[in-house]
Amino acid sequence: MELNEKQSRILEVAEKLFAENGFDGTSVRQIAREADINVAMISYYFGSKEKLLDALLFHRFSGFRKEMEKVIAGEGGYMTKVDNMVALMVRRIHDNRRAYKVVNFEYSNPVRRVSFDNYVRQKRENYNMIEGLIRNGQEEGVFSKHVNIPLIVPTILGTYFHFYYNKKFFQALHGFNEQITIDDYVYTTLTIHIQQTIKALLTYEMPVNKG
Amino acid sequence: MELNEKQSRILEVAEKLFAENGFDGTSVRQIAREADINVAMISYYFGSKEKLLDALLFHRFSGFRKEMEKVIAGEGGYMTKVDNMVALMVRRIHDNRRAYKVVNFEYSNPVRRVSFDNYVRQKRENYNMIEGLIRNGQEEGVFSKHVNIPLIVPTILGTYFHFYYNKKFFQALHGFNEQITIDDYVYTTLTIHIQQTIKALLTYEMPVNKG
DNA sequence: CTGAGTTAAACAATTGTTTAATTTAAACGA
DNA sequence: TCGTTTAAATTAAACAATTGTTTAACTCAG
Repeated sequence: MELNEKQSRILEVAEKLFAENGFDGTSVRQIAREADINVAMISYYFGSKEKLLDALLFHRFSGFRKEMEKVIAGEGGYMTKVDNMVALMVRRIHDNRRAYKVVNFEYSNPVRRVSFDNYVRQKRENYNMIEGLIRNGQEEGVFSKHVNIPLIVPTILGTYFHFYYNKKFFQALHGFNEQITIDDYVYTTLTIHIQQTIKALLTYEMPVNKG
Repeated sequence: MELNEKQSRILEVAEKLFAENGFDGTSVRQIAREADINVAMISYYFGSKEKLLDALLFHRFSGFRKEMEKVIAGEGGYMTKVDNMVALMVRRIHDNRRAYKVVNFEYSNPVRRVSFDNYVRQKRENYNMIEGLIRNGQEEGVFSKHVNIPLIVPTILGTYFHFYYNKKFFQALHGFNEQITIDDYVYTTLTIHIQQTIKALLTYEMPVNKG
């Protein structure tokens, strides 16, 4: 459960390489070399390459619910809470973007025998809290009732990921210079865009057919 | 340029396996077995495994602009065109979801020496047309001016992909039965949600600070 | 002395690609 | 229709390199 210094170094290197080259594109010897340890140590500590991925995901997907609860119970009106919720989700996902990239890829693969229990549980908790917040807002008359609540999370996270996976394209499009980093862009412009999108969606009233 | 029956069978099998198990997770022998050809035929026809991926992406990312131009030049007001544009993008991306999965993964990998020129060009053309449509709508007073136009495509495609990559989760959440397939859901509910999101965003007026 | 940590070496299996031989099919002139 | 020629298609086998994992010996602090 607890990791010593060497174990967490292995996890960090593995996370980086898995995200860059994929699970199958990364060899345990590569991990060992970059983490500056002997190959056998990976089997010794984690059992196998697959279990190494297990351990990685387990240690990355924890402690999200508490942060989310704080936002929902926190100060401000519904709109403010939506803003805070989006900002939190973007920050969390950006911090763990490498682990999430592995999940995005492997979770849709029926063959891989990795446990996604932690991921799914966290996703489920996350959804329940968001659903609660929005339903309350609807009852208070703040939010529109024509919203597909389960698809709000894909809208938030999907926007981030599509940006992240195509960041080379957007760097060329925006002509990012060295001053403005990807981190800056994510925490300011991208976060604001997603906040705006969700608030717009939650207050959008369907145009009625004239007749 | 043109593919014979055997070559396109190889591409189809490769597309499926690359999407399921990744580029590195797929061996040429696996492709050969499922396509029912000899391993050497892949080198013979395509040169190498990398060039096979090149050829696959080339043949999948073509002919998008014409469809898009038809929508933009077509009938209806700005809102209708936005609806049609979203529907077209979702359909295209859903048809080629396997190829796009490979791109999403590999394009963010700096090491891979695959040519993404076709993909980037198509993405650029796509963006230019969308930007034109929205700017016109803004000048006509139909669309809000507080929209981050480059981030609209990530919102559309990202929502689709995040749904697609987590479809197992959403199947469990919705309790999909056998009647309603993923295809049905994509073409109805998901498309409508994204249309709604974009229309809401494009007509959203920022609340002014009271003071 | 004990047991966890660490190591180089060995293991069999699989990888992408090439080779060299063989089959197939079409084109050819008679 | 005939055998001959030619080039493309197809094959099994071989290639060296790399894969994940295990082993057996060793180090060294407690």
